[in-house]
Amino acid sequence: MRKIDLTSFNVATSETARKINRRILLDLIRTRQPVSRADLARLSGLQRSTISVITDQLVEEKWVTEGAFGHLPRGRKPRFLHLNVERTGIIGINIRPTKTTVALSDLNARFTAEESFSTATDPDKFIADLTERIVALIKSHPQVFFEGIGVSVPGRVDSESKRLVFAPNLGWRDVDLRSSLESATKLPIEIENAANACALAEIWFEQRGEGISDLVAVTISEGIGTGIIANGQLLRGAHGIAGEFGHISIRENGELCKCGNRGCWEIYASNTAAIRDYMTATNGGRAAKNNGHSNGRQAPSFEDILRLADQGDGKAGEAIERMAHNLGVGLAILTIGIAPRKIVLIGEITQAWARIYPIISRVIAERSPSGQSVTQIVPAQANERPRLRGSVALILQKHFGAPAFA
Amino acid sequence: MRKIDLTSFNVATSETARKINRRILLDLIRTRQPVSRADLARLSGLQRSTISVITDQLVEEKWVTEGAFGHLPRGRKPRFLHLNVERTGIIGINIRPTKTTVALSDLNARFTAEESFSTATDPDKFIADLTERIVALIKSHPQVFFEGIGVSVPGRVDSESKRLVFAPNLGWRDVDLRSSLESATKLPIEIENAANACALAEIWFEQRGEGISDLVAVTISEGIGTGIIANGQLLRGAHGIAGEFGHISIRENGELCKCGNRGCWEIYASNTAAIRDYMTATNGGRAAKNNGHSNGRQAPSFEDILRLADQGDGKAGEAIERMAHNLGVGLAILTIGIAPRKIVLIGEITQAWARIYPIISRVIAERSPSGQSVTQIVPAQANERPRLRGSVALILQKHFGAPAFA
DNA sequence: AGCATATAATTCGCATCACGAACAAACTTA
DNA sequence: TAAGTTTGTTCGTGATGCGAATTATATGCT
Repeated sequence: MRKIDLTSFNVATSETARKINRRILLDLIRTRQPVSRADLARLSGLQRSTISVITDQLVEEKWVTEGAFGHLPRGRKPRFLHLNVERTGIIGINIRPTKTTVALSDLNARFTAEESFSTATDPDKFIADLTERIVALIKSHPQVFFEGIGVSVPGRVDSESKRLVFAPNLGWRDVDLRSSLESATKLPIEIENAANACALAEIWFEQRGEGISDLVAVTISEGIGTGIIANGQLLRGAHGIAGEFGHISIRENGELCKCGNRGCWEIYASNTAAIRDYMTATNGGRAAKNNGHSNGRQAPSFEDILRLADQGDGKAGEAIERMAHNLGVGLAILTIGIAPRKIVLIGEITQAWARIYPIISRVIAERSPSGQSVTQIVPAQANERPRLRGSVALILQKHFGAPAFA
Repeated sequence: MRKIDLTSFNVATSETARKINRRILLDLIRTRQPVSRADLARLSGLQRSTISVITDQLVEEKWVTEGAFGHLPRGRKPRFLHLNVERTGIIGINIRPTKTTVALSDLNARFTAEESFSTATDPDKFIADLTERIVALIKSHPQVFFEGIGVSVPGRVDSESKRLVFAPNLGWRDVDLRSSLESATKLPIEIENAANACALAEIWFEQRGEGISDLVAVTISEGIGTGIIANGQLLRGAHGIAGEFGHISIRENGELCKCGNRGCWEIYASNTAAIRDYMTATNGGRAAKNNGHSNGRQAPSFEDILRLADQGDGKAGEAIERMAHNLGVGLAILTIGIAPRKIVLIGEITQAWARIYPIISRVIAERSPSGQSVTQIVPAQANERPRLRGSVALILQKHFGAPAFA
């Protein structure tokens, strides 16, 4: 039961019922397609007459198309309805410190075009690059009706002003990504933190509609990001800065983090942590304080460590396992405090799932009251590009999310 | 934007608009009373004609009463509308390990009757006691129309089955508090964890409608409980076991907690912690492992320690300050991870607010990225009986919460 | 007192919408 | 070909909010 926010609410008009039912049917068609009008009546509980009126409207607006006829043992054949995938293009953008990806997606988060370019260090230069690419992408697809542009960024986004407040790994502060794109394309722009985007992708594009409405997405790369879905919607917190669990302290007097806190989770459980750990182990601890090159020796990439561990390298394996342990420590906090039905891990580390899952699982079980956690820990399908799908979800939810009343 | 849960949704009918607008008006009347129909039209944006129809309905159903006439420099005098406080009684129950309180409240969480009795250790005996008291309370108020019974319990409640799963400080497991009360009174019963109840009380009975929809309530007594409100509703998590932040580990290899985890927040920041800390300090550490009596010496109550600290006792003051520090450590995790607009602290410790707030505040600031937290930390008004008010909110929200559609 | 003006609240015709019964369409089986 | 079955549409009804017109009730100016 939600409290009505009397500082910002919507009253119902005579069109409200239609808006609500329309969204429900659109969502049912999206997730259950192919589906007949009669099916929709059974699934929704609405009268068949009502279904007909609404679906006709959806067909007319080209959200839905009529497809083949179904086959039944008796009676008139049903006409299947499908989501009109061709109608709409959504541009998904994934900004990462090294490279940025621009992709064209349909409503099912299937990508039909994709290109990457290296992320310029100067925000203005970057914005110019990005705008150019997007304009070119739009021009080269004249038949597509574009719905909007979703952007996933590795940093904090102010949910009101829609500005990028701070992106530590890019070194950007208070960047307005939106205005330039908006004026160049005239399309709606949505910008969101990468972990939040991943969390959205997870509820909007889950495989078999499990109906999970409470989950946490944890992105593990240079740092750790968390995106929390509670009651089917993103937990944004004051000014949209919730979900910084990567910077909670798991060691009271641990190492100083660049955020100013000590012993942050991401100091011990990010890719960076594993690299530093491996360097320390193979170099007698001399390289511990250096992140990157040290004593003339080239620092390995995280992928290198994964590969080495896979090939049986003991030190690399230990680094991965220590990282898994520390991941578990933080995940235990999430399972105990938030108790989501599912936590999705996103990052290269999931390639070593068979190795890390038992460790994570044990650490969480040890720390959970009653020893058994209700939270399922799963890896994201890496080839599904969670961040890009999340940026698509940002636009998708504007058309498929629950309309806000009261 | 919320995703529609296709496993459980409500379609809109022709009455849906009315249900929505009715709730909005009822809430506006509750929070803005006294208020005229014309005021409601301005506040809601609905037509005055619509307002008239709905308010007439509310008056007829005795939710609202027409009161005095207002005074204006010009024009017809407005007729003020009030929430009909007399109409309804809500029974609030607060179960605590030592004593249980039964109270009769109106819709504004003002208590008109209240009595306490000691909590029986045997659940069956307790249920019998409680049922008897409630039946007597109802009998002695024949003129009141009872809306329901809200129960706040110091333990975990399964949100589906509505059973008390586990109450560590009572030693109860899987207790069905509901059935007996329901069959004896025929009233709706709602049961909720004490911290969750406090969080609800905070958003439903906040002083000056600040419109805060993200907050955390932290109850500090024998243990620590947390109740999280996200987007205006309780974060329940899988099986309603979210909000066990009291049992997250803040010291990696800390003391063993009875939950099975090590170094739990509540081990260091609960009243019990301060008592143990004080005993250790005044008894050369000999009493550290004993909670309660030790070496023939009577353990002080937490109130004793507060009083001693207030009187200038150094050891007691240090115990309080250490507790404040440890509270800050856990609160920092909440401010960083959840970033609520407000955290409300509930417990005897808030009596020493002037002493503890600077410490808590500093610890949080030290640990917050950018050094400044957006979260306001405030004490609950102790004389407002947050738990009881929360149990009233449990029933209140069924009538004043946002109706669920889509 | 009488009239202008202002504000509150109600009345009434209209458009939107879901409902549900009746009907039409389309298909299978005997 | 007739009966039965399922899909999908048509149409009249009731609930609802809108908005203009109207009524009710106040103050102030002439």
